[in-house]
Amino acid sequence: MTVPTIGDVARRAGVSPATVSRVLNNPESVRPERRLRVEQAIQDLGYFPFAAAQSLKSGRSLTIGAIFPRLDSVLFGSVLDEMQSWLDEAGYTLTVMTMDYDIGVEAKRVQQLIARGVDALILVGGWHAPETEEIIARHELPRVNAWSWHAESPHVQIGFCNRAATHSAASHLCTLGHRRIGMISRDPEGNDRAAACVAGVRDALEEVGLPVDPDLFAVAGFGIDEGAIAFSGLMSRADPPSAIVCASDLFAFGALREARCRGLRVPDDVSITGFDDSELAQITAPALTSVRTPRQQMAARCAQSILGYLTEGRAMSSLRFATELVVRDSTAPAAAPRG
Amino acid sequence: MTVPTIGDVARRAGVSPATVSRVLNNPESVRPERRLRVEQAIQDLGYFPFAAAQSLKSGRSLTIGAIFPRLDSVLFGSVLDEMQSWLDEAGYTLTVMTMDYDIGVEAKRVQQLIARGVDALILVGGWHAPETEEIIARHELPRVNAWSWHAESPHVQIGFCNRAATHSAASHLCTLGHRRIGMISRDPEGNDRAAACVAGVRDALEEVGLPVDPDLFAVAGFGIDEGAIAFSGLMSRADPPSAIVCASDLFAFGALREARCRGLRVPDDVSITGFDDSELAQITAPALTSVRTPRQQMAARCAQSILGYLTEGRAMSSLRFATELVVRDSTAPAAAPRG
DNA sequence: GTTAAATTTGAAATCGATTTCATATAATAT
DNA sequence: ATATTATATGAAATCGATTTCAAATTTAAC
Repeated sequence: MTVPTIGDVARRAGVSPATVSRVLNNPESVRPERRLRVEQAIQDLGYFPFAAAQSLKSGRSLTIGAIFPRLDSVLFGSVLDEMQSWLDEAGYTLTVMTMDYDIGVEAKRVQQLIARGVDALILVGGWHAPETEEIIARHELPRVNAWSWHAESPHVQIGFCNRAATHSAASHLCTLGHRRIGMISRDPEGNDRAAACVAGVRDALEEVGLPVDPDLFAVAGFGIDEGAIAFSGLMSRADPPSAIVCASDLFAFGALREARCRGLRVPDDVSITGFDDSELAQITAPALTSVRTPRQQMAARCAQSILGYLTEGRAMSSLRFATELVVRDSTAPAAAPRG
Repeated sequence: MTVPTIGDVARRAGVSPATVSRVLNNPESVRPERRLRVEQAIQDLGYFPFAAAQSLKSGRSLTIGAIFPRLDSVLFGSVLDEMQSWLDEAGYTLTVMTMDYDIGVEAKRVQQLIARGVDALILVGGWHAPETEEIIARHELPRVNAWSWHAESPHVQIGFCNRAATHSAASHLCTLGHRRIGMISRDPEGNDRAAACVAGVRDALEEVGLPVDPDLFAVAGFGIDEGAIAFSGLMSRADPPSAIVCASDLFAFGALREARCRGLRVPDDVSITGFDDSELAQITAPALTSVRTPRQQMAARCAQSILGYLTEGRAMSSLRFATELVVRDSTAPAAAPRG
């Protein structure tokens, strides 16, 4: 009932540990007859190598670290599944941590992951704490910034332009004749995606000469409930917006719920757009107009890029995906101004 | 630009590596003056210990392994976040893997996690491959089966009775006068939760003397689309059910979507119940009647139980949570039979 | 059949941190 | 001040796998 080591296998097969190691890592270098003996012993004992020892000796862990804001969102989950499946084939494993939109926590996570010997890092977004950059650089760890894309970034980034994404949603609303457009986004503090999302809406407003009213830009934390609260705040104003761009489908769901509570009809009384085009966007009533983001492709490319680098030494390169506004039933032309 | 080891710290502080190790693990055993010197050196170099080496020497990794069916579901994500936050405080870390409802894959994952030296395991459900049980036993690894509860299980289980859960949903429908009740569940093969869910519905039907028609028990894989397809199959029958119990909110969402496509009104034409009471259940139209499962509590207790064992040697014990049917607008009395 | 070249093999060093055990230092008692 | 006890410290062994290097074996060449 004890756990076998490579020495146990060696003893049972009547060879040295070195030979067992060779059978495991470079089978052709062992004469077939002995190789079979060793393989049999491995079978018999149910031996498999202890990763910590391998990692210590080789400096590699066959593990990739990923740090996501949270996991309780359909977004990140499907991305993880996709990454895992790619890494799997190459024998790599994903270790996932969360940072709850706090780049200070992220810095701590990065250290934990590096301490655990990950071979590469996947981070979300382009803004990270100085300590984070420092420690990654010092350990010369390959890393990808996912989920966003900035022209001037010095890092490998595989994502999309969040600014263009919300721009398309806001422009759509402008085209529909809306003149007071609100927004619900996350706190842009330390969150480049949120900042870009806000900028995108602002861009769209300025483009058509609409005033940018800071009061119409609400900030919410995370999830449906916070979205509902933010929506409530916006609609309780004396001059509520006729349309709201949400920087997350969850915010939009919360807005839809709150609208129903308040007896507001969507899209007749207020238009709402989401962000991410999660599967649920088709289910709500009305079905949600949302910006589709290339989550699966992003995940796949992140994994492939890192694997290409780790296994074949191929240089990693940035990649910019497009987003697409999927128009459904939660947006409609602005009601004709009264009088 | 090189990574400092404990030896580097020792050299800089003018002490032996043993002393540095003591400062890190048992500071009181080092005289204050030297301790300060060492701490300064650690600061200066930005040193932190390499987990693989620690793990190799100590046999512990401060890591807990969890294997979930998938991550692209709101269910598991929120559970992970909750577990993480508990483990964090004790310095433990969660390593998450997925097995896509395949207990063969699960066995492989268990080996990967054990190879990586996890100190404990969290599995979902009560049915696992023989190899899985064998390897866990051999490594004498503490483990919890989450998400289900069986009277006869020899293992620590922190979950709820899936059978009672769907029973409550089906009974609710019976009480509303439904006499042809269908079900959409996952494949019960190797999935005790699915099997229990099916059994729960069957129980409820038999209790009120309704026939159990195997044709009304549809099996779906995962997600909204598969739920929609299964619903479609059931409703295309010559004698479609007037109510459907879904073993997952996602299936129910798919059913809602498909119902809308087909011009079926919910709940007037067909009643639908979900499972898990995800946050989205309140958002759909109609809002979904669903069985609330104690995900947060389960997660918290799993983490606490394992930590109690690992850090204080407290025995782990099983825990059975209750579920609760949350009735909303997707269920209504059966239409009076014509004629 | 002997020698040279190529291939296999094992002994031992190594990775970085921890821990035992013996020694050195400090604190206490006389 | 000296003897005794308690405490602090470092040298060296250790964890399990990999890898270098030299020795042993096999194969090829003559």
